[in-house]
Amino acid sequence: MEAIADGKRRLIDAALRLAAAKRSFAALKLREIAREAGLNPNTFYRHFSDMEDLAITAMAEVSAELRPMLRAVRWAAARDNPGEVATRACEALFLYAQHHPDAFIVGVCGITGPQPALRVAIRTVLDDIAAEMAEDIERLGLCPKLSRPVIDDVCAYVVSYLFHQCVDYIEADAAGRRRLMARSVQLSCWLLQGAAGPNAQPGAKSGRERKAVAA
Amino acid sequence: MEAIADGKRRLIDAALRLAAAKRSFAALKLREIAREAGLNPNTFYRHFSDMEDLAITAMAEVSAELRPMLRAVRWAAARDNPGEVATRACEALFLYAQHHPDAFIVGVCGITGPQPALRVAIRTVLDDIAAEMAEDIERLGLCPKLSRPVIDDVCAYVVSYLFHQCVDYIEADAAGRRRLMARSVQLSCWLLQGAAGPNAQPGAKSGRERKAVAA
DNA sequence: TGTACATCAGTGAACGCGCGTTCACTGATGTAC
DNA sequence: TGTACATCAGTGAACGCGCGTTCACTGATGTAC
Repeated sequence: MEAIADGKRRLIDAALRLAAAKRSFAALKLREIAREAGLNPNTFYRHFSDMEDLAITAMAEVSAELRPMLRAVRWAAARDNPGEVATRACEALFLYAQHHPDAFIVGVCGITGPQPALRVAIRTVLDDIAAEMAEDIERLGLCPKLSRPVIDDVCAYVVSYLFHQCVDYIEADAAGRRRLMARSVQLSCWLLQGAAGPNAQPGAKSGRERKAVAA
Repeated sequence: MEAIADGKRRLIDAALRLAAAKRSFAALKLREIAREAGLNPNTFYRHFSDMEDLAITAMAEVSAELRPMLRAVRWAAARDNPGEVATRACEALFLYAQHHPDAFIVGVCGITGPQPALRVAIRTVLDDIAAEMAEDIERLGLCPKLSRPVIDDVCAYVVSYLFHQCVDYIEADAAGRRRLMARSVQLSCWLLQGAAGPNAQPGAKSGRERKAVAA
C-alpha cells in the first residue's frame, strides 16, 4: 500500500461525501468536488484522469478493507458458535455500511450507473465477496449437505440482496435496523433450507414444477 | 385515462430513451430531452414542473400497465398448470422488461437515485406488485402450507431480487437470459421451500440458530 | 350561425452562470554526482 | 557537503460552451352567447 497524497485523499473523501448526500455519483461535478475538498479544480487532474477513475479508486479501497473483515468475522463466529455465523456476518456487514455510508451509497448507485468501468468494478467486488463466503461456508463445514455449486448460487443471491439492503439499513432508525437484520438472516436461512430440501439438489438447472411441490 | 398531448408523450419517450442509454436519469439535462424530442426547450415547462415530475409520470404509466398484466398471467397459469405459475410470471416480467428496457432501467436507477419523490414512487410500485403477488398466491391456494405474513415476506424478497435482475436480463444474450430465468425461478422455489420447512414458521422474527439446523 | 374570448401547445431570442479543460506558473521534496 | 536538476502537488487566470429559466409571442382549438 503506497502512501497516498493528501490532496488525493481529500478529493476521494469529498467525492464520496457529496455523492452520498445527493445519492448520485453520476451527477457530481468536478469543480463541486474540488470545492468540497478545498482545492483548486486543476488539482483533480494531478490525481485522476476523470470521475470514473476516482470512483474505481474509492471502491478498491473499500473492497480491500471490507472483504478480509468479513472473512475474519465468519471464522471467529464459527469458532465461537457455528449457528451464529449468518447472524454475525450480517451484523458485521450492516455495521460496516453504517460506518461507511458514503462508500456504500456510491457503490449501490454505481452498480446501475452510467460509468461502465465502475459498474464492472463494483460487480467484481460483490462476486469476490460471494466467492469468499462460499469458500468459508465450505471450509468451515457449515452446510455439509449442500454441494459447492449450490452454495455458490445461494451466496450470490444473499450477497446481492444484502448489498441493496445496506442503503435501507443506513437510513433506517433503530427499530428499522433490527427488522432489516432479522429479515436478512431469515432470507439466508430460508434459502439454505430450501436449497437443502428434498428435490432441490440436481444441478440448479431448472426450477420448473418445484413450486407446486413446495405448495 | 385522459388524452395525453403529443409533445408530452414525445418528452416522456425521449427522456426514457436517453436515460436508458446513459443509465442515469439524474444526469439527464432538460435541453437534451427537448432536443431528442424535437421540441423547443420551453415546451418542457408546458407539461412538467421539473425532471422528477416527468420521471414519476413515466413510472405511473409503467405500473398501470405492468401490474394487471402480471396478475392476469398468474391467474391464467394457475388455471392451466399451478406448478408453472412462478416460471410463467418470471417469464412475463422478463419479457415485459425486454420490451420496455428504457422504463426498467430508469426504474432501477431511480430507486437509488437523487430524486426522493421518484424513489418513493418506484418503491410503491414494487410494494404493490409484491402485495398483489402475495394475494394471488393466497387466493389461488398455491402455498397452502404458508401463513400470509410468511408469503408476504417471500414475495417482498422475490420482487426485490427480480427487479434488479431485469436490467441484467435486458442486456444479456439468449444463453444469459435462459440462465437468469432458471436462477430466478430457482430462488423462488428455494425460498418457498425454506419458508415451508420444519422450523421456519414462527412469525419470521429471528433467524438465529437456524443456519446450524439447515447445515 | 356568427362572433368574441379563453385556453392550450409550442416558439424564438435572450440572460447570466457554472462548467470542464488549458496554460504557464510556484515551491517543496527527492536524487545524482 | 554542496550543487544542479527532475519530479511532484498544487495554483490562478482564462477560454469557449451549454445550461436552466424568463419573457413576450403565435396559432389552433374549444366555448359562451
